[in-house]
Amino acid sequence: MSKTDSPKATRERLLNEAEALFAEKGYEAVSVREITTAAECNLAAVNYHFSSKWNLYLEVFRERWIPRARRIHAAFRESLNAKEAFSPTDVVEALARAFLEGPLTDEERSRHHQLMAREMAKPSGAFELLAREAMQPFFMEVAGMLHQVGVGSSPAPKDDLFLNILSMMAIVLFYNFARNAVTRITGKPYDEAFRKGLVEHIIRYSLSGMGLQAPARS
Amino acid sequence: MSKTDSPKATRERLLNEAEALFAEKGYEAVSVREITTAAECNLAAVNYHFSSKWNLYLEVFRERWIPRARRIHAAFRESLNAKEAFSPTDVVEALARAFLEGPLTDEERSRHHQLMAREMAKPSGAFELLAREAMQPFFMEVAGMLHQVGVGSSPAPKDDLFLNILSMMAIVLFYNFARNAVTRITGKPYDEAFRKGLVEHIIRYSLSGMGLQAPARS
DNA sequence: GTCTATAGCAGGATAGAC
DNA sequence: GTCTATCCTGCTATAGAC
Repeated sequence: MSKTDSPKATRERLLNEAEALFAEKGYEAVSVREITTAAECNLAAVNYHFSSKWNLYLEVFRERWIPRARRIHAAFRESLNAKEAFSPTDVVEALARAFLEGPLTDEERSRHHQLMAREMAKPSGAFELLAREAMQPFFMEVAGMLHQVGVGSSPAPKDDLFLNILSMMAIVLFYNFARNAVTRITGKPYDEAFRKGLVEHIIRYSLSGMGLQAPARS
Repeated sequence: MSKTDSPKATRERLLNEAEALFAEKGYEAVSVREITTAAECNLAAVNYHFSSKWNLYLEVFRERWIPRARRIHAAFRESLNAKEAFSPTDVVEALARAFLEGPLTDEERSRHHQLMAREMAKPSGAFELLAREAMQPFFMEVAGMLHQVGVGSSPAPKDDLFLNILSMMAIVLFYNFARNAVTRITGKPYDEAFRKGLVEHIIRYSLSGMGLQAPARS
C-alpha cells in the first residue's frame, strides 16, 4: 500500500484482516505473516502498530468486537423504546431480531459469533473483557426487563429466567458460529431466505420455551 | 514408561492425552511435545504410532469420538425401547437425558462437545467423518421418530421439525462446550447440582419450544 | 510509518541406535 | 517399540535503513 493512503489505513486494515482470520481459524492457527499478507502490508507492521500478535488479538476485541456488541444492544433497546409499553413477548422478539437481523452485515454477524464462541470454548484474556464490558451487563439488563414485566417471578425462581435467556442466546450463537455444520445437516444453503426462516423459528422456539406463548400447534 | 506395560499402552495413552488437549485448546494450539509429555512417552512416539500429528487427530475421532457418540445414541434408543409405546415427549426427554446424563462421565461429556463444537466452527477433515458416521444418521433417525409420532406433520413442514431438533442440540452443545462462560455469567459453579437443574431446564425448554407441551406456568 | 534482514526459538518430522 | 539426536521449516519479534 502506498504512503498516500490515510495514515491509519494500515492499522485499520490489520484489524479487519486479523479479525476475519482469527474468527475463521482461531488465534493459534493464524500467523502474523498471514495477517500482514491479507492486509497487504509488511510483516513488521503488526509489531509496530500493536507491539505483539497477542495484543493485536486483544485490540480486535477492544476496537471491533465490543463496539459491535454495543451496536446490537443499542438496536435492541431502540426497538423496544419505539413502543410505549412492551410485553415479555416483545422483549424476546426484539432480542432475536437485534442479533439476527440487526445492524450487522451477515459477514459481521458470522465473525462476531465465531469469535465469541471461540472465547467461550476456551476463555483467554479477551473473554474477561468481553464478559465484563458486554455480555454480563447486557444479560443483566435483559433479565431485569423480563423480570420487571413478570417473567421469572414466583413461583418460577430467577435462576430459571437466567437459564431461559442463556438458552435463547445459545441458539442464536449456534446458528451463527456453526453455519457450515447447519448447512451440512439440513442440506440447505445458509442464504438470506434460510436466515429469515431461522429468525421466525428462533422467536417461536424461544417464546414457547420460556412459557410465554401457547404452542402454535398442539 | 517401562517396557513391561501392555504393548498398546503407549498408543492408548497418546489417544487419551491427545483428545483431552485437542478438546481443551484446539488442534493448532497443541504441540506434539505437549502430547507426548502428558502421555509420558517419547516425542517420536506420535510419528511411530500415528505417522503424523494430523493423523493422530483424525484417529482421536475415529477411535474415541465416534464410539462415544454411538454409546450416547445407544442409550437413547434403549431408554425408548424400554417403553412399549412412546410419545413425542418421551423422545425429547430420552434425547436430553442420553446426552446430559447418559453413559458418559462428566469429563467425557465436556471433551466430546468441545471437540464437536470446534469441528462445527471450522470443519476440517474430521468433520466429514463425524457428520457422516454419527450426526447425520442420528439426526435423521430422531427426525423420523418424531415425524412418525406426529411431530412435524402438516401444517407444520418438515423443515420446522429439523430446526426444532437442531435447536435442542444447540442448547445441549452450548451448555457443555461453554461451561466456563456459563459459570461466569450465572455465577454458579458447573457442578453436579447445576447439571441436574440444567437437564430439567433443557427438557422443559425443548418440549415447549417444539410445541409439545403447554407452558408449565402462564 | 514502512520496509528489509535476521536473530532466536519452537514446531513437526525422521534416521538410526538400542 | 522406544529412545536420542538432529534436520529443517516456520514462527514471533526486533534492529536499523529509508
